[in-house]
Formats: sequence, structure tokens, C-alpha cells
Amino acid sequence: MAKKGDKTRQYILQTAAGLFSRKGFTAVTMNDICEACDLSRGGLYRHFGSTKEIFMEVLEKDGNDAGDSIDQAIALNLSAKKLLEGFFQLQKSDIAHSRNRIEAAVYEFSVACPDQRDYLKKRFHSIVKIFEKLIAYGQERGEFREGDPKALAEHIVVFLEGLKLSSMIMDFDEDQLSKQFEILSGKIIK
Amino acid sequence: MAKKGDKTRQYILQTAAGLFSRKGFTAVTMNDICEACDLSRGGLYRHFGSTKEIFMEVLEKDGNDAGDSIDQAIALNLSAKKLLEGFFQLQKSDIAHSRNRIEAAVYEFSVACPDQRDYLKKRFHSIVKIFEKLIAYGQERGEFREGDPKALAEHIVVFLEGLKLSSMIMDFDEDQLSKQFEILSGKIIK
Amino acid sequence: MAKKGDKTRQYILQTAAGLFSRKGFTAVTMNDICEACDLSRGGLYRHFGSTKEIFMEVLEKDGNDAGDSIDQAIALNLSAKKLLEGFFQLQKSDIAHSRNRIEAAVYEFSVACPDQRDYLKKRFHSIVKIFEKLIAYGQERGEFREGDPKALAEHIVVFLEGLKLSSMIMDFDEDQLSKQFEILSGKIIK
Amino acid sequence: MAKKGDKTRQYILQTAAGLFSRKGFTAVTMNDICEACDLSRGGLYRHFGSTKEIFMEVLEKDGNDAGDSIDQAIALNLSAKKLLEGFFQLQKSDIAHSRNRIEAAVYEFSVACPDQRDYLKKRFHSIVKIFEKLIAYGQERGEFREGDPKALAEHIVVFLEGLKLSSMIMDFDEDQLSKQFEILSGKIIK
DNA sequence: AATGAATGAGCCTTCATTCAT
DNA sequence: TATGAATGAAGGCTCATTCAT
Repeated sequence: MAKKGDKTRQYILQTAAGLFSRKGFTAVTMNDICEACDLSRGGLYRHFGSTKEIFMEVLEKDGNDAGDSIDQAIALNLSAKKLLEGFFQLQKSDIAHSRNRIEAAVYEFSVACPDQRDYLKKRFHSIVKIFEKLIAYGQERGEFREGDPKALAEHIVVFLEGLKLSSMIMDFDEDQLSKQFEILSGKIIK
Repeated sequence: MAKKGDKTRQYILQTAAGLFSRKGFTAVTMNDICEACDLSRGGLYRHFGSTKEIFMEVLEKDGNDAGDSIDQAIALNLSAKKLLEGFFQLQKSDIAHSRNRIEAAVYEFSVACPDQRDYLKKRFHSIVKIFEKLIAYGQERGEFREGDPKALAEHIVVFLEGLKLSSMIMDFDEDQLSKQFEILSGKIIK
Repeated sequence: MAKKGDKTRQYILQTAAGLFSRKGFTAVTMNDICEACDLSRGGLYRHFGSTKEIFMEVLEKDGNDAGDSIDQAIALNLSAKKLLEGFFQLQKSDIAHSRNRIEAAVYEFSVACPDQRDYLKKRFHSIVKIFEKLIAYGQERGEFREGDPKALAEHIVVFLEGLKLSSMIMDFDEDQLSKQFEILSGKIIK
Repeated sequence: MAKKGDKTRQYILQTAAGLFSRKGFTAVTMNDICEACDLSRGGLYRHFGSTKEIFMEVLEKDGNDAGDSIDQAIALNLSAKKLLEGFFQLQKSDIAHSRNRIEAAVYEFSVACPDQRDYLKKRFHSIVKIFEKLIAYGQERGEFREGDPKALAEHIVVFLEGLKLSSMIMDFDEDQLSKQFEILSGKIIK
């Protein structure tokens, strides 16, 4: 039985996620979130004590989405190549349409709340782990080039991070993005 | 003929650069800079009107350093491979020692001051241009693999951006960094 | 016939009394009382509308305890000297063990709610009255020195007030307290 | 050379002292002080960071006044009796005219800022010390009754504390106050 | 050029209080 | 009766910015 407070909570998280994506971490104030949610100050504080708290829950929610699909695909013995290409396609689309732009906020957050860096580190690791698994799987199937799976996974994650952030400034067009993903794929897929 | 005001100005820029690297853009206040420079509010305002102004000059200074050396190297007909590897070595060292960490601040700045995004775009372009020139030069000399020089240059810049930012969270060790640069080099150098 | 609401009411008063003793009047919020009583906001407001209301009831309860015993003692023709010394003994014990420290809160309350000063005045008077009766009784029995009973009663009350308050800062030891009560007794008991 | 800031500082302390006397410690906000001083928030914060800070400086100033005169009087071999009676006269006047009513605030402060209790303890001790010296002096001159000077000094201080606080509620008239001081004197002066 | 006093706006946070359930 | 969500006001604090000196 979902109570009313729970709905408000989810609504706040969702609305705040949008704000963080657009304005980064530091620039978003509790006030901004109040207004965006059409909630009074006290009402917001009923649920969250700080932007830091909200941001961390947003990250949490955000992180829980990926990963599972890879496991499923491996279980179904699907093509690693198609899997990776499909994922890149999604990323390309996100970047081209300025979706999921919370990455920059993460770096701000890491500077603003150094005490939470361990959490971010863990988050980074878990994302790398997912790619590592995929790459090992692709190498087993003979679809991917040889190479240290962990290093390659890190390479992908680091590059995507860079691409997401650069795109905040650069407005890459479809063609540019495609070329970038081609170069990246070239290092992995045979 | 350097006046006293100019010396103060340079001192402010240098001190502020350190602050931005450590605390990001938004978190640095005029007050912080005053204290770090041991200057009164009025004294600082005589030279700069806002953190935005200071940040942009810091970027300006930062950007003017590279580029020239490439031109010189090309003029001297030096090895493109050695040049690129030397540059990567420098970057690796910077990252390993947490130097020049102003990248995250740049993204904050791009969100905080959207009116200056054109400037950042130009800055990005000019950095890409430098690598483009180097890659074309390396391809001419037969040291580098074939491929669209602009896309490859962008790839390098984007990846470096990602690596600098990720390293804020991840504390990569020497070995990890070396592997990453190897993978990157693999697509460029024969 | 005690209803359930009455029990809650008494529990709130008792818990709040402890809070006021420890934190003073102003610093105690309805929230504090809610938490201390493990009650929701709405639940508390059903019983009391403000800390002021609660505080006044606490005072009321606190004041109703003394007095009666004096009347009884006089009726039984007991020794006034023993009565006074016994009372002082109790006070000394309270002070030494930091019990009943609501005095400071009373002064805060008198400033915070000037409209209730009449009530406090009446309370003070009624306490004085008790001592006045005791002193007159002791003088009649020839156990106490001569002197204006009202002034002597006020002296006792004022001094005790001072001692309770000073002890909040001073941590008097048993010996110090004994000496103080001796000096006080010296002016009353023969 | 007294700068402008210094004058403001003194003005704030003086104005705040009045507020604390009238409203106690907790009830006085930085806002109140701003308004009373006709100063902006930022302007006040330029000089003091909290009401706690201001209150402590007020106490400091307040405490520095007494004491010296006693030493001088002793040096001049004046009458201890006259000295004490003169002091009591002053206190009586202060109380009758509701002057120097910062005592209640002190107890609030001791509850609100337990970390500063040591300071208050020291303050109490130093006041006791002054009376101790005076009493010993009076006993030497044969003007005062025998008795432990320290205990008698504490008795005076404790009683005065009680009288000042009680008078906040009771509005003692001249006659009542005189009687109280007579009783107190009776324990000390022959 | 430089100082530091002062302003006013804005954010953070907490509280008393109300209200639908 | 009791719960807990929500409001709005108020206080604490900091900041960019201006200004007299």
C-alpha cells in the first residue's frame, strides 16, 4: 500500500533529477526543488534534508537500471557484438537528444561532497564490471578482439564519460557521434 | 614594463586557478579568492568584477600554452610518434599527480554561464585543431594509421577529458593509466 | 475514573517537565515534546496547543505538592525547627542531585510570556505564604528568632531561588551547600 | 586611533546588552540586534558571528567594572561596613529601577551553551573572590562578624542572584528590598 | 590602489500550526 | 484520538557588490 508521502517522494526525486541534469549539482538549491515540485519549504524538508541527500538517491535510482539486461542477454546466448552496438546506439541517442545529463553533476558532487567519494568510486566500479563481463563474453564467442577485459571496459566507460561531458559544450552532430563510436568499437569488435 | 597592478593581477589568476581546481567553479567565491590572495574585497574588485571574469582569464592563460610546441616540432621535422607519446606521458603524469584539474570546473562553468558557451566551444575546437594538425602530420610521415584526422583528434580530446574527470573519482594507478593510453595510441600509431 | 486521554496527558506533562528542566523554556519545541513522548504532532496538539500551555500546567502540578504538609505538621503540633531543617535537607538533596531544576525556565517564561507574569507572581506569593506561616508558628513556639515573618519568608524563598540557579553553573559540593543552609538557618532558628 | 568599525562594535555591544536585559538570551535573535542597531544583517555579521559571541563580550565588559574599587578602598583603609552598605545601596537601586538585569540571561545562556559553563563558573568565582576579600578585611577591622569568609561571600552572591531574578517577577518595593538587605547585612555586619 | 564597513538579496533550516485521513 | 503530510513564517548565515576613506 503506497502512502501519499511515498508518491511525493518519488515525484521529488524525478523532478530533482531533471534539475540536476540541466543545472548541475551545486547550482540546484532546495528552493529550486521546492518551486519545481510546487511544494513548500517545510514540505520538501519533510522528505529530504539536503540537496546532497536528494542527489544521492537520484544516483541510486539511476544506477539500478542498467546491468540486468546484459545478464539476461548472456543467459540467452545472444550476440555480444549486437549487444554492444545496441548499447552504443542508445548512448548516441541520449547524447544527441541531451538526455541523462547527470554526469557533469556527478563530478561537481564529488568536489562538493568529498566524503561521498567512496560511493562514487563504487558506482564507477560497478559500471565497469558490467562492461567487463560483456567484453569477456564477446571474447569467448570470438566476436571481440583480444585484450585485457578490465582495461577495455574502463576505456569504454572513461570515453563515454568524456563524450557525455564534451557534448554539453560541443553539440556534436549525428555524424560526429557515429564516427566517435566507430573508433571506439574498432578497438573492441573484430 | 610590468606595473605593480599587473603583478597582482597575475598573482590573483594563479591563486584562483588553484582554488578552481580544488573546489570547482561555483563553490569558489570572491571572498575565497580575497582570502587566498590575502587581499581585501575592494582590492580584488579593482582587478576583477566577478568569479566568472577571473575564471575566463584563467582558462585563457591555460589554453595559450599548448599548440606552439607542435608547430615548432613540425617545423623541425621531428617524429610525430615521439611527439604524441611525449604528450601522453605528460598527461599521464598530470593525472597521476592530480595536476591541472580544472576540467570539472569548466563544465560547471558551462552550466552556470550559458552565455559563455561559445567561448568554450571555440576553446574545444582550438584544442582539437592542434591534434588534427599533429595527426595529419603523422599520417603524412607514415607513422600514424589512416583515418579521418578530425575525428581522431576529437577522439583523443574527448577521451582525455573523460580520463581527467574520471580520475577525480577513481585514483587510477600508473599501470591502469598506461593501459588506457596504450589502447588510445593503438588506434592512432602504427 | 481515569480515561486513556488523561493518562497520556499526565505522561506528556511529566516528560515535558524533564525537558524544561534540562533545556529551559524557549529551547523546548513542540517537536521535542513529540519525540520525547513518542507522539505525532497531531497527537500532541490534541492535548495541548503550545509549549506555553504545557509549561503552565507543569508549574501548576509542581506547585501543588508543598504547603499541605506544613498545615498537617502545625495541626499535629510538631517542632517548627525540625520541620524547617527537614525541608532544607530536602532542598539540599535536590540541588546536589540536580533535581527540580525548573527555576531558570521560569524566568525565561516570565520574559517570553509577560502576560503570564501575574500568574508567576501569585505562585511566588503562595510559596512565601507557606514559609510565613511556618515562621510565625516557629516564633510562637519560641523556636525561631523574632523578626518580620513575611520578610524572613521572602528571604528564604529568594535565597533558595538564588541557590538553585547558581548551582546550575557552580556544582556546589555537599560541604558548601551545608554551610549556606547554616548561614540561612542562623537568622531564623534560635 | 579608534576606527569606525570599533565604534560600531561598541554600539552593538551596548545595544545588545539592553536587549539581553529585557528579553533574556534565547529570545534575542541576530535579527533583533540588527533592527535595534539599525544595521543590516551583513553589517552585523561583519562584527559578530552569533548571539553567543555577542553575549559573551557583553558579559566580559560587564564583569570588568567591579572589583577595582574594593581594592582601592582597602588600600585607603576605609570602613568595610560603609563599603558593603554602599554596595548594597547600589544593588538596591539597580533592582528597584530594573537596571542591569542580565542575570536571568546568564542562566539561559548556561543552558543554551553548556560548552561555555566553565567561563561562567570562572566569572562566578571571581565575583565571590571580591566579596571574600572585603569580608576578610572587615573581619580584620573588627567591623564584621566572625565566620568563613568564602562561605559568607558565596552567601551574598547567591542571595543577590536570587534577589535580582525574583525581582523580575515580583516588583519588590523599596521597603521590601530594604528589609531583605537588612537581613542579609545582619549575618555579616556586627 | 587598497581597505574594510555596510547593504540587501538569497539560501538553508526549523518551527508552530493546520488538515485530510 | 492519532498520524504524518503540508504550509508559511522566521531566523541563521553567506555572498556579491558598493562606497567612503
